[in-house]
Amino acid sequence: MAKTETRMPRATETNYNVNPAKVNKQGGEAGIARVMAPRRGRATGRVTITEVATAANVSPMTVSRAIKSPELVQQKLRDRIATVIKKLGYVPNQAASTLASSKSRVIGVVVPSLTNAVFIDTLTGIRDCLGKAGYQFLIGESGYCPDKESELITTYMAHAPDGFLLTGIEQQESLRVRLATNNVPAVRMYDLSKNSNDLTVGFSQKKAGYSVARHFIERGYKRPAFLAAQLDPRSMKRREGFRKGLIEAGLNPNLEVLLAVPSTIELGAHLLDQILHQTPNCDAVFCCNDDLALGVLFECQRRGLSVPTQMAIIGFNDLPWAAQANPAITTIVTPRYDIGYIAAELLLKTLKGRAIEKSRIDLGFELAIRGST
Amino acid sequence: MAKTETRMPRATETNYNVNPAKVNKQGGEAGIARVMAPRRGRATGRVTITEVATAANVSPMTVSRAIKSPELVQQKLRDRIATVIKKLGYVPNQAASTLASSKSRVIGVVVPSLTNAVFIDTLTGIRDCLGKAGYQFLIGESGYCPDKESELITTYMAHAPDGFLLTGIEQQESLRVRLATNNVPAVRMYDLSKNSNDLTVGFSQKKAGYSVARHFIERGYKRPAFLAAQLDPRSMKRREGFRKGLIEAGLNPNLEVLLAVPSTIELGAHLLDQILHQTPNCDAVFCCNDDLALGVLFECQRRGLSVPTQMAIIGFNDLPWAAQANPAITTIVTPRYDIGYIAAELLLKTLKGRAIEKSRIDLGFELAIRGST
DNA sequence: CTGAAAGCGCTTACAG
DNA sequence: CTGAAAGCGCTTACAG
Repeated sequence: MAKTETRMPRATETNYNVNPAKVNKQGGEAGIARVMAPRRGRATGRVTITEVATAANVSPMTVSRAIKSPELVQQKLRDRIATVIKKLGYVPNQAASTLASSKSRVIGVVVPSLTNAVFIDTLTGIRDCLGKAGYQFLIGESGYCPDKESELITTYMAHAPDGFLLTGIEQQESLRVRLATNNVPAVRMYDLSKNSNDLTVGFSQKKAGYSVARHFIERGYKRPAFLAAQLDPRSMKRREGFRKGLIEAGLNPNLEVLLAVPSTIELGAHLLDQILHQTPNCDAVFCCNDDLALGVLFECQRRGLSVPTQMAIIGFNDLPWAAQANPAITTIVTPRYDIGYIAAELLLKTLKGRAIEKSRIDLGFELAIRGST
Repeated sequence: MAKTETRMPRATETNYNVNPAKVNKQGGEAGIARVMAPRRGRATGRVTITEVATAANVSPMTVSRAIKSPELVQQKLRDRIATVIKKLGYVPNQAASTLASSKSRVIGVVVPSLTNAVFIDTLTGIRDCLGKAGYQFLIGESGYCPDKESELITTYMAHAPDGFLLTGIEQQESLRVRLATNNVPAVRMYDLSKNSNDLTVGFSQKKAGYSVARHFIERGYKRPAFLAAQLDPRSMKRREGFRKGLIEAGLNPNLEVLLAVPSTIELGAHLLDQILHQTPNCDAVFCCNDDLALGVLFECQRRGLSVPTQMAIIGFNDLPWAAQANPAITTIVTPRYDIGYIAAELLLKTLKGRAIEKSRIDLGFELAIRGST
């Protein structure tokens, strides 16, 4: 196709309007066209807004408006411009737009882990929401490390993000100051803040842990243990709630194995081994996530321990295998996708300067009771 | 801290050099400082290269060079500039840099699925490689749909990416033309192209399928079936190789259930159900990925089918559960992380204009033989 | 509703 | 090794 087109003169200060006839003779609506021109000077070779303007016989400003706020442009011009944009294959230069407007349409997102399916679902929610609004996002993985999180945010700052979506509410004070100073809003996910200046979307990690304890107690388990990896603040809050429940019921809250290493299925098997060493008559385990829970189940199978009669298991997050395993694993269902979607929504609302009714959005959780308890 | 600082005059055309003394009196190396100034005009409030230049008593160009190609700048100036950058907290404006240089330091990445752990590992490899080199990347999910892939690439084009990392080699011709036209290089992952103009990093999907067939045959299975979801081109190539192996050995290559829906653990159970319906005496299944394989294993457990004596299972990719399940699942180990890392490396090499020795990098695969066969 | 001018903060392409 | 000028392609802030 490109081969059959003819070259439009590149726009100059004088040829894109004032005398419409002048331009129409060279192309106008009938013959809008353009070949891949060799780069001239510093130009990139991409079609620019000025070229579109010339071809549509309007000013660049009108093209800009036709794209960003069409309601400000006459229908007739709008149509003409749309046709030209299509024919020339014009794609706005985001860098130029960002530089001129100080709005990048980029959001920085930081999650602790990319290999954890939990956060992938959240990213999907974020993408679905931001995508609709025409935003891009940069994804960073902090590896559950606050310093790494700060470092990522610093890097992203160069891209002048319009806002951030962060995980957890334990960010360093210096980071909060830096964001505030630069007037970059942030929404924090997966936990709820008591500070009404914070925008948070999540659920009560502590209550979730508490409800797990209640379920074990109601089913009559006597020595439930807590198994955790990574030991990030959210897992520790689950633990807190779990302990609270056990203590209230007069059970021993100190049966636990905590390892500050990444969570894997394999590690679940190891943690079960550890707790059985410590407490041979342990009859139930709360795993701070479903990876561990699956590993525990596999290890029970290998040891010939019947689940749930000899060992009950509760996981966290309801990852895909929880409902499919044998027996299916009781777990806390978390609103992972919604956390992402709604956090993104809240951020966009803030960016548009709209009033925020609720700065703290509790999406709750649910206990899915299945065969493992 | 900010409160104790004093305001540096904003740079103007005349105050950043020529007469060093003039500037030194106002700050210089001793008192470099800056408060959060109210925005003036269109400025963003962020520290600019010109402000750094003023404070360091050099021209903006020298600051630019000190950052991008320090070897071109005197050691003494370099040190002075580094100090100022640190004190003022200068972060280069990426949009301005991109606009001026037509280099964005952004790479567009498109994978079929974000919920598939396979591609997450690849993204991790990409990030590790690009991160070191100071590149950011935009991640898109095509949902295994070529149109969606093209659409994503169009969107990314607005950000003027320096290059693309794409999955598979089946991109639409129009897309290839568009990338070539805009002089944006792309490396394709997870498959190998015969065209030496293509840059590809992956392995032979067909050979992998073939090696699965060989393993079943060597173990004496008589009626191996192929179970697949999604039916993307790579799965279909595995199938091709698998069929080739069966045909060579005189076995029936037509035992298969193919469903063009997303792959899940749950679906694996369904596919096993289907194949047993079709071929009750089927004695082995090759699942086009490990999600399906785990679902098959779970379903075998529910049906009381002993694995591998009554049903052998081979998966694909060696996802974390394959080695942990009971029995552990035989699977094809794929170099997922390396594919990402090396594809990114190849792209960077191309961007730097370095000679490419090999346009097609075969990273191979491995069959991990475990209890399920 | 439309446009002319200026400017965003860098880097290119020269010049010395 | 360093700098002055011009320009990248948009949008802001005015003016009409």
